[in-house]
Amino acid sequence: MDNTEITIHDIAEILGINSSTVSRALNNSPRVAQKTKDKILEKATELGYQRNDLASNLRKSKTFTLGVIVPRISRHFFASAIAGIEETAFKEGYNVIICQSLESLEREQRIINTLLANRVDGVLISISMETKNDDHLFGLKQRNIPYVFFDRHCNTSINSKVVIDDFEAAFRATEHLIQQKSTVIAHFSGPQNLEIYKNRFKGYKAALEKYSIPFKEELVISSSLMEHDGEENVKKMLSLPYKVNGLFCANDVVAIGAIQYLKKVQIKMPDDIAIVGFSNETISSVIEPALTTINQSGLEIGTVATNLLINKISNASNKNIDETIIVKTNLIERKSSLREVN
Amino acid sequence: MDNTEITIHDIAEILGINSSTVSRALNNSPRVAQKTKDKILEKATELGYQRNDLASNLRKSKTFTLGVIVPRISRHFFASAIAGIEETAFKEGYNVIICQSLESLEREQRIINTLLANRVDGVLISISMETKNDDHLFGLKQRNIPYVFFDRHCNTSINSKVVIDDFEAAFRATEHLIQQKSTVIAHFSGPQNLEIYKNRFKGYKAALEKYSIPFKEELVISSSLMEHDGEENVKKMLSLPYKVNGLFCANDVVAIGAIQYLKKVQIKMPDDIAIVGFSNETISSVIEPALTTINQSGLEIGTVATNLLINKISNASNKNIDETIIVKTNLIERKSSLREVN
DNA sequence: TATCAAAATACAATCGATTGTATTTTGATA
DNA sequence: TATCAAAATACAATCGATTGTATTTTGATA
Repeated sequence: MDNTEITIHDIAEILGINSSTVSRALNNSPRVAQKTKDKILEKATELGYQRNDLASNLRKSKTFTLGVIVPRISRHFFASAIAGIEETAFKEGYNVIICQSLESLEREQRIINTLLANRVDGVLISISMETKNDDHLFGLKQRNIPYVFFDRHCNTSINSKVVIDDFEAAFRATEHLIQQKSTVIAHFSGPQNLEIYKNRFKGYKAALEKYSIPFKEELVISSSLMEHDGEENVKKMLSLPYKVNGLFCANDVVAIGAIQYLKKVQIKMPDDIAIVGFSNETISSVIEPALTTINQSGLEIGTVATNLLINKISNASNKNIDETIIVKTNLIERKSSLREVN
Repeated sequence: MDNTEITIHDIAEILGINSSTVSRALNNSPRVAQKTKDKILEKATELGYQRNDLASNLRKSKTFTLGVIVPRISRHFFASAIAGIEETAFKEGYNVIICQSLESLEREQRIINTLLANRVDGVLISISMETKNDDHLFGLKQRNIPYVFFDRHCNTSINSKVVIDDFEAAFRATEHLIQQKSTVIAHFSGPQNLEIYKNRFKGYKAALEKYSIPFKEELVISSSLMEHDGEENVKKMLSLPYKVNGLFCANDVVAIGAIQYLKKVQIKMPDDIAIVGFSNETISSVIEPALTTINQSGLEIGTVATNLLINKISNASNKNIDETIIVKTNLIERKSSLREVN
């Protein structure tokens, strides 16, 4: 209840020794005799001493803190990624400051400033839908603070990142639809300033090309990929003069919105239309029909990204090496796309 | 690229004024002339000055940082709560350090120590399944650092907390099953050292009593409420010499596990057995049959808890007042429990 | 222009820990 | 017991910002 924090100086005074020795003893330095260490440790425990990391960090100019910026914590993929980040960081003795951009560039900029003021040792970032380039990361570059993109990244300059091969995964997803006898395949796409959605679109297009299916501009419907966009997109799609029988969605959320609306209007899946999503949200295995999707482990991406970042922080020589790590994905085939014909 | 951080001393030297004036100018103190402020601000911007919050916080012994401890970030309820916490904290100028106990008391203790060392201004905590009391929060009490429980709390001493009325919600859930003509009602319960599960069990029991349905010990099956527990629990339940036709689950996750196994063994819901869960996970509206459940807004609980905590931090007079805020819940009726008879 | 209160700025200590260097202590050896 | 290297400890500066007090500057007034 007393307001006075116990400091190394208090311990030093009580024991009649110098605070530098107390500091070294508490950090288990070989420069302090074991007998003295014991004495100091005992007194520290007795007084309930708790090091002030602010002072320590200031002196060492090292905070053992990582900044994390995600669009939205409550999205399952990001929550998993954060879980992986926190666990890995904790294991290595790092704390984690979590911030959400809520898809706003302006908020992302403010967050960067806060993280700079807090002198984080490194930053993990998955950019907002509004972010077009990495100009706002200038402060990090200037101060030589390492940062690593994960999942959503910028392609406007070379940076370290942990991503999946969106092109390849989208290609495989679309190819799967074709193998399931889909002949007219629509694509619900995301904001094209984000690399990941651009690449998913390219993968879709490439698969059509490989199988000589004509690409139709109108069959690509862009949105923010929210659940309610699913219904809107399906309405647009049904109004087109095509008999669409395959649908590749750039994420599961919009796919689930689509499935629910298609059920309402009595269109049969997979017979009338086969559907593939992207991300393997928890819901996707539970919805009926269960959604075929690309499995992308947030936990693994978070873990790998954190290890990469901590490696950059610890090894000055790795600081300026830009590395891209591609985390494996796989297609999970479920009822939404598996036709009897097979 | 230069290693030298710009400090107020650098700015002071360049402009030939004292660093205290620079500090006051940057903090917009009335003690500095506007002309001088302009000069200093311009130079600060030019040099890309960024205040060192470590030094500032050390001097002010105030960090504008909140510690948050949850069992697991990737659980939807906690992810939503964190989203609410982060958003509210950010609005009030606080940072948030997020930690997960992974249901381990030992980890929870270590986290508390880290948060103490980082001199957080306050702590929000939802305890692990292993935590039986609040002994490990002693360091917080000793240093007079305010903390607020949310959702999972201790009842071993008086504390501030933001919770729902688990008893009342469980009562309503069970009552609903009874109104839907369930006569033999099982309960999948959670660890009884957690108040929330204890109260959900009590609510279940009280509802049976009110409607004169005999309470049977064997119909209460406890577990950690994971998805795979759902299957295990159902197997146990089916082996009992009762024809169970109603099931109240202490959370949605175990309910979903149960539903999936019941579908597999061809038991009809809600006709053979009506089911109610607890928490309203995202999955629950999507599974078939859609799960009737208690809606509990993580976002709201997180927001309310953060406001309560910041209020304690800011108003010394509120620091020692223990307050319990009860956030409203509601029963969402879906197909898993709605019988034709109605 | 001298005076003086108010305004503006400078000085210096401080937050608590760390760390390079200086000094003291220890204990083996002659 | 005197000597001396090694071991142990003390001294003092430092990280960068804040803040109470002292000093200087400003500008209105006589």
